[in-house]
Amino acid sequence: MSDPVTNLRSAVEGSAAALRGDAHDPPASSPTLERPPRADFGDFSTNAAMLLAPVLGEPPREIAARLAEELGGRLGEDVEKVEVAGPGFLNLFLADAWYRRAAAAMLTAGEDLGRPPAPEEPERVLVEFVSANPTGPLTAAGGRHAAYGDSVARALEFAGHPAAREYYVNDRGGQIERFAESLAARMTGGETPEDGYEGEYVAELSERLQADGVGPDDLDWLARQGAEMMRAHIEETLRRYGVEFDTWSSERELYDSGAVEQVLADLRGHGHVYESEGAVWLRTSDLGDDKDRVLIRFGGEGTYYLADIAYHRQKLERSGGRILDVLGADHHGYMDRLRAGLAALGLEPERLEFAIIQLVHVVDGGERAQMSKRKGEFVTLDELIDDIGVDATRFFMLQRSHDTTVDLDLELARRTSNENPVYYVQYAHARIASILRKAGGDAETRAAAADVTAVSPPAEPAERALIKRLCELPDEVSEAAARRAPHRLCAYATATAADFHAFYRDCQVVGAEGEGVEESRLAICLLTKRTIARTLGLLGISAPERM
RNA sequence: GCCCCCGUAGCUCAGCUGGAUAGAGCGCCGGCCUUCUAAGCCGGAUGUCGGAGGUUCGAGUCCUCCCGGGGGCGCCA
Repeated sequence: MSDPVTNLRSAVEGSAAALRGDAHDPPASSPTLERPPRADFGDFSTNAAMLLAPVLGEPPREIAARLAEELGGRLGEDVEKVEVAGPGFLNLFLADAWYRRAAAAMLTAGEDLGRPPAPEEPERVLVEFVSANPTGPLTAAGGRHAAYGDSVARALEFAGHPAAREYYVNDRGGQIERFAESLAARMTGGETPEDGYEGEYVAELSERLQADGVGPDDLDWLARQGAEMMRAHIEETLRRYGVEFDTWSSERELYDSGAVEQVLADLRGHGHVYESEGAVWLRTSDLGDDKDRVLIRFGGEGTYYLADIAYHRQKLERSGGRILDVLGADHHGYMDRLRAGLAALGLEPERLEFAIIQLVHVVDGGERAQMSKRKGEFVTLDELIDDIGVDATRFFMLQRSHDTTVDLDLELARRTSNENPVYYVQYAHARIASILRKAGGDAETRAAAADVTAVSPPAEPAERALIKRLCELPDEVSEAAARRAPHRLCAYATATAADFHAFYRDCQVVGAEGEGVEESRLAICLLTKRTIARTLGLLGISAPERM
């Protein structure tokens, strides 16, 4: 059965095309099919007539009147009336028949419920995120990056765009050396070096390393082993958090494989490289950056930037599509120079996309916790998970747009944990599970097989509102994926839960009166349960059967 | 000085790439459990959308400037 929302949309587009005729070009954008701001504006509204107005050179409301007639004819018994409103909107008032068919169509979707239509051109996206240095445990900020990148990848995959998750490990360079020196200092009882790392985890790690026979004398070996142990710990934290990476890329390997050397040679070949003050520079100021950048430091050591160009070239090759870098706000200055680096190689910088994640402030009892990885003062992701759980942590991190700062008040999250927005959504899911249990062991089977079109009494407003909400999931998934905006799914989950709670209030399910009503409502419950589980799943949040 | 993000209800934030009388959660006030989970529901109060111009049929949304908050501007990553 075809999807009723898609049918509606094509009816609107078809009517608009018919009215326009062949003599005019189509409007710049396709008409909206949206939820009107008020219930008495109908079930759906469209701006199609307003878009046609400049094309046809006629007043919007006149076009709307003709469009209403055309559309009414096309929709037949699905529509009760089409009204012209405001500056030229068309408000569609749909019949129960449309709602019942919409529910029936969703029932046949099974596990594909909410999946948007397959994209015409699937886009491979390699998402690199977290990539925190292996010099300490993940902090709360890492938790935001992890939740965001993972959820974007989940949305992309569900929308039909193959996504890969990648973590880039900076396992060499100055910070790793400071890290190794700090570990060695712990072992020998010496002073922590300037810009070194402190904190309990440094002591614990140095003990574990010594137990494994790694001593303070061979700093290079210590650096490798220390970084690897830390990396493994980060991986474990992420797994606990529900995030699994497809690939772990190593900066050190880029050197070992000769990829860094090769990229330097190629940059030289493209003629953007020069030497000055004993260092080797890339003339990025010719390519959109505000100043030139060092590739090889005074002393012969390659910079992080040089390896990063090699890394991004490799990612472009491996991705075969787009690459998405999820970076912290403090790295935003990195965008121009990275694009410039790729342009210097003759690659396409527009295949590189950035998501800049704003900061997370962990607040404890009104006071901001200091966050310094080097001093070992921070709230770790592990502590956060221990405190408020994976589900609440992910929801808190995801519910806000990535370009706004998150203030996470631990005390509040602990103290009022059952007022947490995530529980509101999970509760709706658990409530439905409870209804299905109450309806008997075969309730899900009955619901899935129900003929929801064979119902005689008219649908309750709450039923219609809920079904309409469920119909929106494919659009929400598409938007969340296309705009890299998983926070929309949090809002959608909350709205769906609210619509369900209203349905629950108004509509008795088990033992409902009327021909086919109980079966039909069981089916709506099942659809809502699947919708909530799917939405939470895209956020990496569990959907409990009981609470 | 330059670059990025933010400024919307008492608080924390949405606002579907320009649409109708700007929303949600928390908090506040008042109601609802002998009926499928009250972690729920219903009703109520609160807004110069930071400010000033501009673009057009229409601006919280786009452009310019200003104010305020945060972050960055390294031969660290």
